[in-house]
Amino acid sequence: MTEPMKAEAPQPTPRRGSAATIYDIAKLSGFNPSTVSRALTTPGRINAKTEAKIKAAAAELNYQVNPFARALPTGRTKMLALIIADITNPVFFNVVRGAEAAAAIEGYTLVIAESQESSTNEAEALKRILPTVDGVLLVTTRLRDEEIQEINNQKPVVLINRKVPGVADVVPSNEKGIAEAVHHLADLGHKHIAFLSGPRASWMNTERWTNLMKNAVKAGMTIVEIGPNDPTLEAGRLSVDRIKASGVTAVVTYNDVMGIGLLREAIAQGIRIPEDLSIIGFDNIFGSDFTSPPLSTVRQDLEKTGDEGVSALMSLLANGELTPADIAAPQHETSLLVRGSTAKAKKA
Amino acid sequence: MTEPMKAEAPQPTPRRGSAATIYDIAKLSGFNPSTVSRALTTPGRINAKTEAKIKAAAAELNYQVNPFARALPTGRTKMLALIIADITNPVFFNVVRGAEAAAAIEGYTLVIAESQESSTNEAEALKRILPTVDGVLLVTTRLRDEEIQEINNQKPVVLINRKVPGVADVVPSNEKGIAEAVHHLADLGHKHIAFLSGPRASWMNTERWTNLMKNAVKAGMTIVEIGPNDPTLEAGRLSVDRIKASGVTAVVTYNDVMGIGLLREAIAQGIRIPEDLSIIGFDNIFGSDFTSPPLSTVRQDLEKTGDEGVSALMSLLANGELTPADIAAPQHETSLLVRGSTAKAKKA
DNA sequence: CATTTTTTGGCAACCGATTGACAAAATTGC
DNA sequence: GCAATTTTGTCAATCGGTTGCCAAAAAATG
Repeated sequence: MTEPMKAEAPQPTPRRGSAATIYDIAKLSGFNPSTVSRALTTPGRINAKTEAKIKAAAAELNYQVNPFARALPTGRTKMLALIIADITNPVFFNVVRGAEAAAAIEGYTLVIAESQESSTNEAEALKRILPTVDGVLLVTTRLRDEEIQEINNQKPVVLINRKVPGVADVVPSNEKGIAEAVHHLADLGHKHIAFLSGPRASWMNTERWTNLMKNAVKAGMTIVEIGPNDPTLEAGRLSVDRIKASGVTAVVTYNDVMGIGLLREAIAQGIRIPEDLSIIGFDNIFGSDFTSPPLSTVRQDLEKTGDEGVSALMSLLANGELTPADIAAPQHETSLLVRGSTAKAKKA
Repeated sequence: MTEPMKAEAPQPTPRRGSAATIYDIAKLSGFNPSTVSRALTTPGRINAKTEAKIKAAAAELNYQVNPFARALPTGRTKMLALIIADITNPVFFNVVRGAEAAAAIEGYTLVIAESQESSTNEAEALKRILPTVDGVLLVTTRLRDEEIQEINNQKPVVLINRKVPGVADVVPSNEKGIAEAVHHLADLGHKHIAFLSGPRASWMNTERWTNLMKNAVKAGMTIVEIGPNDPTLEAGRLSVDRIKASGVTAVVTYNDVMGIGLLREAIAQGIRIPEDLSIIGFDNIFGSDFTSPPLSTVRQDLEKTGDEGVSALMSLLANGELTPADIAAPQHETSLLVRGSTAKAKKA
C-alpha cells in the first residue's frame, strides 16, 4: 500500500432492504402480528408455549425491531441527546465515555451534538434533535436559564455542571477539593493568590470562584480574580503578564487547559514553576501530567458524572422525577491532586 | 452554593406532548394533509400560492417534522452512526469534531457509540444502531474484513483509517510524513531505529510499519519492530527496557500516546531525550507538545478526515457510489512536525 | 369554441410496530 | 354439568408522515 490513497468506490450493490417484520414472524409461526408483538414486548401476557414458538421464529428470521415503527405509536425512542460546548475539550471525553457506557447498558443510544461554544448553534442542534430523543443531557451548556427550562418542559433534561431552578442536575461538590487546594497553598506559606477565571457565561466558573474566594478569605489570604477569559490554552498563555503584575505567588486556574497554557508560557518566560509561582488547575484532564512540572489540579470524576447523568435521566424517564437514590447517590467529591506545580511561597 | 450537591428533583410537570402535525397544518390552512406534505417536501409540485399559505401555517404552528413518522415510509433517517474504538483517545477528538460539523451542515445527526476496543461491543452496538441510521462511519474499527463487508451490504459504510476490499474509505497518505520522518532521522545520523508497534488488529499499525520499514531500508538503516502493544501510555512506558536492550538510537511509535508514555518513562529512568534517544510519534494529538521536550510527530489532519468521511457518505447516499470528486478530493497528506524529541544520533 | 394536455389537489394505501376492546377457549367453582 | 371467571389470541385503530393514482380545474392547442 504505497500510493497516496483516498476514498475508493464500493461495489454499487443494491442494499438488501427488507429486514424481517413482525408480520413475517406471524406468518412463519402461524400467529397474529399483534400476538407476536405481545410475545416480544410483554412477556407473560400470552401462553408460554406460543411465546417460545414466536421467539424461535423471531430468532430464525434474525428479527430486529424497527425503532421507528416502535417510536411512532409509543413516542419512546431509546435515544438520548448529549449536547456539549466543545468536543475537543478533553474534559468532555470522560463525561461522554461515562454517559455512553451507562446508556449502552440501558439499551439507549447517544446522539451527540457540539455547539462550538455558541448558544445559537446549541439551540439549533437541540431543535433538530429534540424530537428524536427521550431525554437530554446538557454538558456545560451556554444556554440561558429560561431556554433550559423551556426545553425541560418538552423533554426531561439533566444538567451536568450547572444548576437551574426546576431542572435536574449532576454537579459534583467543589467544596472539598477547593478547601484542600486552599489549605495546601496556605500550608506552603502563600498569602496572596489569584483565580484565573474562565468564561463569564459558565455557571461552573462562578461556582469555583466564589467558593475559592470564601475559602481563601477564611484562610487569611488575599485573592484576586483575573479574567474573564476563554477556557483555552491561549488564554492561559496570555495571562502571564497580568499575573506577574498582580504580585501573587500562586494561581488557581478555572481549568487545566488554562493552567497548562499558563505554566508553559511562564516557563518560556523564565519564570520558575513552582519555585517562583505555584499553579493549580481544575479537572485533571488527559495530558495535565505531561508538563514539566506536572500540573497539580483539583480533580473530579468526570466519567462518573456522565454515568450519573444518564442514571438521573433514566429515573426521570421511568418515574417522572428523581428517586431518592439519585439524589442521595454517593457524592463524588472533588479532591486535590498534588503534583509538581506547587511549592513553598517565594519570600517577598 | 456551598452544600455538597447533587441531582435535584425537577418539577414533576407533565410534558407538553402534542407537537404540530401536518394534519394540524392541513386544518389550519384548509388543504389536504397530502398537499401539506408535498408543499413541505416537494417544492414546485403544487401551486406557489398554496405552498406559501401552507408554509405560513406551518411556521405559525411552529411545525417540526416528526423524523420517525418520516423514516417509516421512506427509510431515510438523517442520522449517521460513528463508531469509535476508544472515545478517550485524543486522536478521535478531531475526527469526531470534523464529522459532526460536516454532518450538521447536511442536516444529519451523529449517533455515537464506543466499542472500548472490543470487537464484540462493536458488533453489538452496530446491531443496535444500524437500523436507525442511513450510513456508518467506522473509525479505527476492530471488526474483521468480512464483518465490515457484511455491514456494508446493509448500509453504506465509510472506513476511516482502514481499507477493506469493496468498502469506501478515507485514509490519509502516510507516504509523505513517513518519508520525512525517516529522512529527518537519517540526516541526524541515526543508523539503527525501532518501531514501537500498536495493536495487531489495527490496519493502520501494519500500514505504518510496512511503510516505515520500506523507507528505512531504502535510507540504509536497520529497523526492528517492538510489539505488538496496546496503543496506550502504559505500553509506551513499559517498552523502555526492550528499547534500551535493542540498542537503537531512535524510535518511531505507533501513535503519540505511546510516544509520550515512552518519553516520560525514559526520562524518569535517566535517559536523556533527545540526546540519548530520539522519539517520533504519530497523529499530533492534544497534549503531545506538553511534554519536555515536546514530542516530534507525524501529523495528519484528523478533522479533515472526519469531514471527508461524512462527505463520502453523503455521496454514497445520494448516488450509491462515490463521485470522482470524492476520490480525487485534495489529498490531505501527513507531514513531519519536528519539535524537541529528536536530535543527532549518539555516537556508538 | 371544442378538445387535448398539463397542473393541481385529494383519496387512500402503506411503512411497522403498539394497544384497547373483545370473543373464543380454557379453567375454575359450585 | 353449567355458570362464572380467567386466560389467550385476534381485530382494528392508531402513531405521522409519504406517495401512486385519479379526477377536477386550468391552460394550451387547433
